[in-house]
Amino acid sequence: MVRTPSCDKSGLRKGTWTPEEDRKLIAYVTRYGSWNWRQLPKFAGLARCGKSCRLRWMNYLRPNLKRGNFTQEEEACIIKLHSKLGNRWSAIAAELPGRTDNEIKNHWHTTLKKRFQTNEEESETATKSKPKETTHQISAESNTTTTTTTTSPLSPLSSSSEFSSITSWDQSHNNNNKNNMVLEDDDFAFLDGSFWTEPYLAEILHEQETVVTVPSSTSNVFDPCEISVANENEELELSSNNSTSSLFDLEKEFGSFLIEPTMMESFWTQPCVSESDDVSHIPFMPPSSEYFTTLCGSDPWSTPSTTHLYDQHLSLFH
DNA sequence: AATGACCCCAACCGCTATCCT
DNA sequence: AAGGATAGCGGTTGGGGTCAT
Repeated sequence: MVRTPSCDKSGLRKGTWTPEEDRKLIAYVTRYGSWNWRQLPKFAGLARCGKSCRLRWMNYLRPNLKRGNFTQEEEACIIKLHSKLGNRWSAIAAELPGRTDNEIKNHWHTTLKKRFQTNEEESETATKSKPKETTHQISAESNTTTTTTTTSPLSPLSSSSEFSSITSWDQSHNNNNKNNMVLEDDDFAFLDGSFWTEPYLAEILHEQETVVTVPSSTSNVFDPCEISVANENEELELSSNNSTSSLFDLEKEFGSFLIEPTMMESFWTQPCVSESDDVSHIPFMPPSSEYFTTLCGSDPWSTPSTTHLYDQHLSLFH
């Protein structure tokens, strides 16, 4: 299931993502957001095209993604939405928080579509053999076909008791009570949960801190044997005029974002410094509220909804 | 145990929509 | 208004995993 890594003509990597690449992408996007997917790989130190980075982030790395099997409820929802929307996977995915369009599309083509077709075939057979008006539907609760006999040509979806789970889902959806499907405060749990303690990011944070402690020591230069580079011959176009050798190595490994200030306010939107900015004076530790105020004119952490995030993020550095 | 067919899904490709200058 | 850049979408591919023979 894993594609063999290769390079295209321009030297950009293709194929399966390595843990190192994931680390770089996670570290960059969580700190600076997806401000420009095309430019992002350069800053993040990735030898990938922006499109590939976007896809990897959207379909695999971004927080709050559900992994694992689809629930019966989700399957029922997909079936219903597909009957209404067709192959508009992104629209369907929008109704299923935590699921990506790609994931839904794959699941449809590999599982649900077959089930659907099988049911239709059985439906046709049953229609031929029975004079009564009969409809067949996919049961959301099992991989079985359910037959309902009706005297009315009303929509089988709405009339079928087999779709009670859909109905309940709709109701809860409309009432903003989607249980684990609703985006609430807990959706930021990745900040202090497994997301931030993933080995990838945890290592990055640790390494960053190490370099900061004794920036001029050669012992703090990353060992290339320890950390693989996506493309060792790659010439990153990074401004490094003020970097010490160790900082430059760090920058080369992970991109210039590591010597730029941490700024979670820009989580999903904007970068906080441009490529040409001299950021050598900026501290490695998360800056204070005063620093944010100076930099952006306001303190993004002053609101109740974000202060706890800042505290949690700070704790990662200590 | 070997092998081939099929399954699953991450990733790619090409196209369109939208944004920006 | 035009044209380029970028984001997003949906179809398709490729290869490891699984299962049947």
